[in-house]
Amino acid sequence: MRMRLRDVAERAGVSVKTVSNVVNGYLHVAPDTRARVQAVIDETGYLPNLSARSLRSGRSGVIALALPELDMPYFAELTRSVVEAAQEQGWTVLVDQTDGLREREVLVAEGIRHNLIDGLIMSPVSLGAGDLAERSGGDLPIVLLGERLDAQHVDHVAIDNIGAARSATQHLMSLGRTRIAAIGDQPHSAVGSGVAYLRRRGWAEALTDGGLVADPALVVDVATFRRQEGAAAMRQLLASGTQPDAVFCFNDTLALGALRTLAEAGLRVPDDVAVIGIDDVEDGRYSVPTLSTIAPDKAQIARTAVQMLAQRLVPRAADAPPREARAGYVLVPRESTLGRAAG
Amino acid sequence: MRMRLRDVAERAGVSVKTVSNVVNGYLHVAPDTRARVQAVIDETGYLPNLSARSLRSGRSGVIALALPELDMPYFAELTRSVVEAAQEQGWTVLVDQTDGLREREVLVAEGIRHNLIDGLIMSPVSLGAGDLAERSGGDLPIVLLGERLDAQHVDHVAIDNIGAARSATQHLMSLGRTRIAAIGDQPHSAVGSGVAYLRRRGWAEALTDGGLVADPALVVDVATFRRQEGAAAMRQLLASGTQPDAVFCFNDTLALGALRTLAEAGLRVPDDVAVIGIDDVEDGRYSVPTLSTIAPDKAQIARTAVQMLAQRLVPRAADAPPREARAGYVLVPRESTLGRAAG
DNA sequence: ATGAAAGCGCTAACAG
DNA sequence: CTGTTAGCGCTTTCAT
Repeated sequence: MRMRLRDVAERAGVSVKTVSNVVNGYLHVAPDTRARVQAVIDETGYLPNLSARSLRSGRSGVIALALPELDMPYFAELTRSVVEAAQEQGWTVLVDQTDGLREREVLVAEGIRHNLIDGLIMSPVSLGAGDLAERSGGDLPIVLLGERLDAQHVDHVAIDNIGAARSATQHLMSLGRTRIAAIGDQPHSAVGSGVAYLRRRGWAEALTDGGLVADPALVVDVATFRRQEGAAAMRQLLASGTQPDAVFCFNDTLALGALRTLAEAGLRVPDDVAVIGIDDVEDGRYSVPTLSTIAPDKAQIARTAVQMLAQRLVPRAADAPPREARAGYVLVPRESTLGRAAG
Repeated sequence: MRMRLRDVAERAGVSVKTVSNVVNGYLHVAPDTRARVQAVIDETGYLPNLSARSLRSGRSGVIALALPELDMPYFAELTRSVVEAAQEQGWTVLVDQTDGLREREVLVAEGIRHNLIDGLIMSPVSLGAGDLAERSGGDLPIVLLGERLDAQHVDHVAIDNIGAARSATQHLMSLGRTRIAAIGDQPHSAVGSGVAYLRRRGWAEALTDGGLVADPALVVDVATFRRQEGAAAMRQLLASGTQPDAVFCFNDTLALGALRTLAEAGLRVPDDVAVIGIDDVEDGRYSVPTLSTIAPDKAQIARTAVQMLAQRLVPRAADAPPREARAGYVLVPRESTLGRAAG
C-alpha cells in the first residue's frame, strides 16, 4: 500500500506538519520525535508524492534542457555536463529534442511543460528574437546556450565565437598555410543563434588581419553540422579545383567528415591539408589523425547556465536585466595540424 | 497573469467541467460552447497546470530513461530513438544518468522521481536481480534494456548478444583469420546485465564451432567501454607478443580506440589486423578506416521498450507476467575487415 | 450537455 | 516544538 504523509503521521502518533518537517529536514523538531517519525518512514518505505509537492510549492525540482539533436557528440557531452551541474543543485533534467525546428523551439519556450519544470536551458537554432519577446509563458525562466546576434531579451551563456574562429584560423596561418578554406557556413545563419555567421566572420577577420584574402570560393555551405555534410563539403572543395592547404571546420563533426574525404582522396593530413575544428568532442581525440580543435569549457557553460537559472528563481530576481556570460575556450593542437609530432 | 481553468470558465460563462472537457478533447460538448471556450483559451494563452493534473489523475505524461553515460555514442543514439518513440505516445522523457553505479541505479528503480514519472526505461549496469525483487516502489512500471542473466523479474528488451558476438567472430573467421582476439571482457561481468559475459561467450562459441581455440591470452579486460580503454587494451595485446590477426571488440567505441592504437603502431587495418565492433555508432561510418560492426536495431529497441511500458499502464495489465523482447541486428562489414573494397 | 462539489497529497500560515 | 486547517488547480463522480 502506498503511504501518504497522513498515514505516516498516524502511525507515528504525530501530526502531518511534524512529518513534513522531518521529511523536509527542518530544524525545530525534537530529536526523539524525529527519530520516531524517521523509523516509520524507513519501515514503510514512504515516498512523498512529488506532484502534490510541486502543485503546492510551485516548484518541481525539474529543469528542461532543449537541444537540437541528442546524438550529436557535442550536445551529448554538453548534456552530460548539464545533468551533472543540475544534480549539484538538486535538479533533475528533462530533455527535449527540438531537431532545430522553429515550431518545436517556440513550443518549448512557450512553456509546453508548464508547471512541470522550474526553468529551461535551450540551445536554439531557429528561434528568433521576436519569438522570445512575445512569448506568453513569460514566467518560465530561460537561459539560452550560444551567442545571440539579436537583442538581449534573455540570459545567455556562450563562448566568443568570433574569437574562437580567429584562434583556429590563426593557428593554421602560424603553420604557414595560406589557402585556408572554411566549411560550415549556413545560408541563413544571420538569424537565430548565428553560430555559422560568427565563425565565418572570425575566419575572415583572421585572414584579413594576417594580410591574406578571405576568398568566398573557399567557403562551403552545409545544411547541418554532421559528419556527412563535412565529408560532402570537402569533396566539393576538392572537386572545385581550388585545393586548399588547410581547412577550418565550424565544428568537430564536420572536421571528422572532412578527414574521411581527405583519406579517401589519398591526401595526407596535415602535410597536404591541415584540418581544425571546434568543440573538442571525444571522437577527435582518437581519430586517425587526431583532430586539432578549439575546446570550449563545457563544464563552465553548463555550470553557468544552471546557476543563472537558479538565480532567476530567487523571488525578486525574476525581472532583473538579462545577463550574458562568456565561457572560456582553448586551442588544442593535435595531429591534424601538427602531424605525428603532436603526440 | 496566469490563467486557471476556473478563470477561463468565468470568462466563457461556463463551468470548469465544460472547460476541462474542451481541453481534454471530450466529445459531448456542444459545438458553439466548444468554440466559445476555445476562443477564450487562445486569447488568454491558457495552459493547464500539469502538476495539478498529474496529482489528480495519477499520470504525468513523463517517463524516465536511466542510462549509464549520456556521452557514450551508443547511448546518445539510443536516447534519441527513445525520445522519438516516446513522443509518438505523447510522453516526454526525463533523463537520469546513473554512471553505472549500483547505488544510483537502485535509487532510480526505487522510484526516486515518484509520481513525477509514469514509468522507467533503464539500461542497468550493476543492478542485480535481488535489487529488483525487493524494490518497494513496486508500482512503477519498469522496462530494462539489455539481456538479463538472472531471473525474469521484469520486462526487458535486448538483442541476442551471444548471437551477435558469434556473427562478428564468424565474419572474421570467414576472412581466414585464425588468431582472433577479444577486447571488452569485464571482471565481474557475470552479474547485472552481463553484456560482456555474453559477448565473450559468443566469441568463444564461434571459435570452438569453427575448430579454433578460444585462447584466454587473447582476451583483454576493460574497465569501461570507452575509446581510451580500447586503445589501452590494444596496446596491451601488441605488447604481449602474441599479435592477433583480428580483433573482436565488444562495442564500437572500444574498436575505435583499438584502431587508433593500430594506426600508431604502424599496423595496417585490415591487412595486418582486422577489427570489428558492435553498435553501429555514427563515428564508425566515418572513421579511417570505416568500422565493420554489428548493427542492433535501435529504433526497434526503443519502440518496443516504450510499447511495453505503455502496456503496463493499462489498468489490469499491471501484474501480467514479465515479457522478454528480442530486437534484431545485422552485420555491417566495412573497411576495417574488408579493406578499401568495402566502399 | 453542463454544473456543483469533493478531494488527489502536500506545504505553510496560524494557533497553541 | 507541534497541531489544525486552508488551499494549490485539476479531474471526476453525481446531479440536473
